[in-house]
Amino acid sequence: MKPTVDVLKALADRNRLRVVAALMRQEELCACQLVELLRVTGATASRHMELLIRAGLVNGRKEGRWVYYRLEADFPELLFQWLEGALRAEAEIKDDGRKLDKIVACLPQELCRKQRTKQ
Amino acid sequence: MKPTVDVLKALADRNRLRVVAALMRQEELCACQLVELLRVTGATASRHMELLIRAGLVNGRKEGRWVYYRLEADFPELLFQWLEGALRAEAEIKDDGRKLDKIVACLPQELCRKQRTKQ
DNA sequence: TTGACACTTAGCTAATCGACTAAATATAAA
DNA sequence: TTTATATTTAGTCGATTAGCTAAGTGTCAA
Repeated sequence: MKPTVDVLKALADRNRLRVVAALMRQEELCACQLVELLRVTGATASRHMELLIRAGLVNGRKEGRWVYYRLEADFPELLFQWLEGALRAEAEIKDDGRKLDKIVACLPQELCRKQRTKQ
Repeated sequence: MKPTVDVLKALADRNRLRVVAALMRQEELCACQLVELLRVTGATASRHMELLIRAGLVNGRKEGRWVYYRLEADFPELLFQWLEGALRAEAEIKDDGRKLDKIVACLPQELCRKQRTKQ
């Protein structure tokens, strides 16, 4: 685990916190699903994910053209539990939960095509 | 409790994390003791403390010319426990522990005078 | 093997942040 | 009441950061 302050910096951003919340709910998500959730460019999402990975909180697994992210197996248990409680009270995270259900209902291929064709 | 991201932002700074670690060890510290610990100007320390207060993590009690800080009674328990473990591994925090013992051995009055006369 | 495409890297910009100094505020002591 | 002093506020500066666009990299499919 990286130094405490790096872990906290990685979490101290609205969008990265949304990603962590999504991965607490969903187990595994691919980059294009995160782009859809956050509504940022792929480049921006990629930079956020690299920060979470370097803090030791998330890992990314490349599979063909896609990259799949999940929380690290050794994500700190107590931090996880605190986040679970704290984020349950956040309206935006609850909205994301609903949004996420729709996103995972699409296969990544379709989702990426959807992003491509329109926005 | 303030939104989760504000709490995380408040903690995601080396010096503010040192302050929280000190208050986990010490219960109550006055502003001049924090200035001595962090080796920053009083103005800088004051701004850091305001951030921690606004995140709901710390409270400040004014007594005469001095201000005494302590962790909020409802500091999130799980977050506290995670910090306890994570910070135990940090060399700088351990150094601060020793430094803090010396600082609290002085009365605030003497400490402030000491800061004034030299550095 | 060429083209499409998912993601990353590089480079830019505007905003935020942590540090400082100087001035203001508030309290205690002379 | 004046002066000293502990802290806060205001203002400035350099560094960091989150976002973007554009270019680069690696993989799959035609």
